[in-house]
Amino acid sequence: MASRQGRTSSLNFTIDNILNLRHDKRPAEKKCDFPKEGERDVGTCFEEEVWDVHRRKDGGHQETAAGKANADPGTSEPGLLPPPPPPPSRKKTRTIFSKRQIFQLEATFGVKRYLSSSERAGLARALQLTETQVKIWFQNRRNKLKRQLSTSSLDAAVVENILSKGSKHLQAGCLLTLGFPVWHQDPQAEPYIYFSDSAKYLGLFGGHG
Amino acid sequence: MASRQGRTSSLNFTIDNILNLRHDKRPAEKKCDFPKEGERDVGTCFEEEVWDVHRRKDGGHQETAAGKANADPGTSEPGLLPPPPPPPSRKKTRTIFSKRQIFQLEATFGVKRYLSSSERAGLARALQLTETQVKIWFQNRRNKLKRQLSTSSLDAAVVENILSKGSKHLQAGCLLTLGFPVWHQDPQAEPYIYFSDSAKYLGLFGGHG
DNA sequence: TGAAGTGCTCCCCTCTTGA
DNA sequence: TCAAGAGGGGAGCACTTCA
Repeated sequence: MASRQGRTSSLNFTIDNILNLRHDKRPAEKKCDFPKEGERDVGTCFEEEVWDVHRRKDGGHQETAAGKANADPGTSEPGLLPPPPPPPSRKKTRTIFSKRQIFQLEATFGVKRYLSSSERAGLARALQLTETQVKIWFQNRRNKLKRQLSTSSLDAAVVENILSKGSKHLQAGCLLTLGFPVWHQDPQAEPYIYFSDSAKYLGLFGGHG
Repeated sequence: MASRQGRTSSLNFTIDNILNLRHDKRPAEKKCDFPKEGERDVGTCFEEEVWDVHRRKDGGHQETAAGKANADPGTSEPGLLPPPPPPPSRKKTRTIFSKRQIFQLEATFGVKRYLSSSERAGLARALQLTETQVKIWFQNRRNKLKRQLSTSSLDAAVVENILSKGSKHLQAGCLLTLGFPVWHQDPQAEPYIYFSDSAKYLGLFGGHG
């Protein structure tokens, strides 16, 4: 059981890739290959391996398939309360994430385009969102970025790189875990703060501190 | 499109469309988490990332959802022919892999418990098996190992480690890609040979050469 | 605008089947 | 004995919906 999916995949090879690259990188899976071309071939890229042994299994997560994401559309901070029995008026309420949440999500996204399950869990806890919400947010954010990039005239390879955020290199070192809580109310929450390009949210927090 | 479906209507990004790549990239999930407990927590394990751009798409692979794996149970080398219209006598023939195939599969398994898509593709090509066959083989092999370990009295943590093969550490360095073909007939095949514990198959090939 | 819904693919796991 | 089938997850992607 341990691991769940390991999606490792990669791409590779010649034209194939170019022609079909699909990345599937699944998150967890490590994948040696880069999203792009088939630079390295199989058997050559074993730099790192990462299994993604998922293992979330039945853990005590708050999200479940059903009542996923439902963090109280409050104006400021959602979360905290598990989905109450869905009232009759099921109108598909649109959750509005707080600026703090968006900031951290954006900041994280600035460094990583995909989260491992543990990262997702930590971020969700830190932001008091369900893991599903974090997952969906990243999904939608990836789509948004891709859409934006599609309107640009960037080289396909560059786009690929941006979308994958250059794989491990940048990510390994830029994501910091501070030793103190920042913008958190919950002492149990993981202090998340990363360098990112989502500067537009930076101004929202005490300007210059 | 990802796959081919017909969704493509809107944007379409990069090459994807053109090529149709399907993205499913999972980024590699990499998951930092290990199968086991929550050893490392979020925000701490950002060692590497690997994307696995899949890309198998509908391309010219031999395996398809339906007639997956069907590599001709011939005694020696299967593959090469796409699943012909299933003859009436569908009796579920049990493919018997050749010793050479088993040897390389075992050798690879000795180093890695999971393969990235590129590794899988390369190994499949080298062994002239479909990627699905390689995938299933690893799946069954993992199960077998787990079964064997379950009958042992090893510590759970140790078992976990064995099952995951210690993640990247060992794997990164032990898997070798030789510069010359070994036990291959097909010059195009990838030369695969790894150090492994599957010594029982070693004697099958020219004893000592 | 963007969180969430829908539908589809893929991989993994567990258990089972049958040559 | 073991490749492969079948059922059940989880995750990703494209695309859509509607507060």
